[in-house]
Amino acid sequence: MERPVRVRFAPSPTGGLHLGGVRTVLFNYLFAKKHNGTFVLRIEDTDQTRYVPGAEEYIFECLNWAGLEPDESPLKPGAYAPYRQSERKPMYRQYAEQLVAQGNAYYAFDTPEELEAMRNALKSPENPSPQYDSKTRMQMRNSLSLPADEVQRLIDAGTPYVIRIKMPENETVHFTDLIRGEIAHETNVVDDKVLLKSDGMPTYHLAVVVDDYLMKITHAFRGEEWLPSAPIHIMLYKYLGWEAEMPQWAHLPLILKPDGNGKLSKRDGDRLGFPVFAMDWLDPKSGELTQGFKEKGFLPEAFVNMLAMLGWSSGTEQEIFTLAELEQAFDMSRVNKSGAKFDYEKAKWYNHQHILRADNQRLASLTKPFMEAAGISITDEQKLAEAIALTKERCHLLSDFVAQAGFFFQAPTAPAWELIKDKWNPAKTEVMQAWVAQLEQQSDWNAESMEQALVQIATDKGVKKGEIMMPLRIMLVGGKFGPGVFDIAQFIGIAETKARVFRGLEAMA
RNA sequence: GCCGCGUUGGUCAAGGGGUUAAGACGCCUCCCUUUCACGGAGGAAUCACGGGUUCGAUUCCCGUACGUGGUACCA
Repeated sequence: MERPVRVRFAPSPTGGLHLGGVRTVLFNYLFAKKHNGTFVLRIEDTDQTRYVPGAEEYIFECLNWAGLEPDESPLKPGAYAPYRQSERKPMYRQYAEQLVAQGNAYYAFDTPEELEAMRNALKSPENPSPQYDSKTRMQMRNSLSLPADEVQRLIDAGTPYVIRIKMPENETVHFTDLIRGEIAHETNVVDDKVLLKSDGMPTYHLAVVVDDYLMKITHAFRGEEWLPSAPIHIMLYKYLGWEAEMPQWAHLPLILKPDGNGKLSKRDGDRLGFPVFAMDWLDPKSGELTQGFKEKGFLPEAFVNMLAMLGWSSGTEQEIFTLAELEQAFDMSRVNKSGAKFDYEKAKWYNHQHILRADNQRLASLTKPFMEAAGISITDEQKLAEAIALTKERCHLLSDFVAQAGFFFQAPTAPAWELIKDKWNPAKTEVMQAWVAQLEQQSDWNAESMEQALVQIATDKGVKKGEIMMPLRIMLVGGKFGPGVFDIAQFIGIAETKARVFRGLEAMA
């Protein structure tokens, strides 16, 4: 293992980057950093029909936001360019042909209709999805079943064909997974997968193997959904004589939906009210917008922390990690084997924890767009940072600052008068008026002196402090929440305090 | 159907032959606070089931159940 560590992530630009995808990137990234290796990102765009314009750029934006930028990618090519499979198209065919020449693969001329017909003919309750495999391939039209001259004639005539791997019969493929240990598959239950499509593009199976080999990838981490096709990839390494350079595999557990069964999909997010994509994704084909964690008000470091803890744990009691700390602590063998249900409440808790730790100035610039989107204009970011310092402990999302700190900049739009109206009386009006009048007589008020003044006046007029606190809060804040009332009064200033109190008195009259 | 992988509280999880089976989120109670939150102190709640192996299994083995993934010229 003296080869330098090179790990790769290969997203397909078909739209959006969901939680599972980002977590795969994260684990690749962390592993690379931990071992002073290189994080390679290549684009898997062999499927022309599902390719979505803009999806590739979107992926890079997400990684940029999350701070997980690759060392080599289409944007930053390294020694093994190009990094897009569509641009590597000419490189794949020779390996497929080599396999045919060796007798490990073959040409297949079956049309989609013929394949469909075969599957329908063989379909039965016991075998709902018949395969193109050692049992059926001799009934199909391919270079194994057809005479050599016929094969040549078909090729010369330009008949479309694919190249399929010839899976051996009755062999057991073993390999070691970094997370799961020894894994075994029987080759006769794996079908003869297409390696090269009729348009000359490789399928994923050929492309991963060829690219990983050519790009000297040492570690290949991907989602658990790839486990069943691992034997195809292992056989390809064997056939091509690259076994010694085969990367070490790790199949990451799935992220499951919080309720019910199945893996998390973007539909669940819509249904349950939380994002599943890293950032907003506007599908140019459907025009559908899927909300992202960023726009929902997540801090990238919290997003990454939360994702890391979904399927991995350090073995210590530490749960809050910065990216740098994760790079140190990460260990692939501590990744869990079983799928984890996504818990949005816990995700928000992680964000809360990182908001508590984040710099107020930074939070201010990140929060400003949320304020302005809510119609609260922020002219002084410094002032916002101060408001954030006062309210951050009650915010889970950046968007929470709108409700929790908006009143520092704008009088509450719909104060909960009903909470105080029933218990209102003329004495309270007098106290408030006297207090405001006193505030106007001098200018050097602070929270403490304002409180003392109010308590004094209230006592003189026979009103208990407790009776006047909540009304004042409702007038200044609009509801039963927020920091100390007098801190708020000090923050918004005498003039604004007076205005809000008068407005309150009017409502009480 | 077949094949792969998995299964510790509601959720994330530590542990891994002898433990009072950590911790976190959420929930509940109390304290702090004349608001909300933060903070603090408590609480309820877990080893899927059945067989082995063993002096002893949550831990090892085998079944079963359940979950999940795959079974495409998609990745």
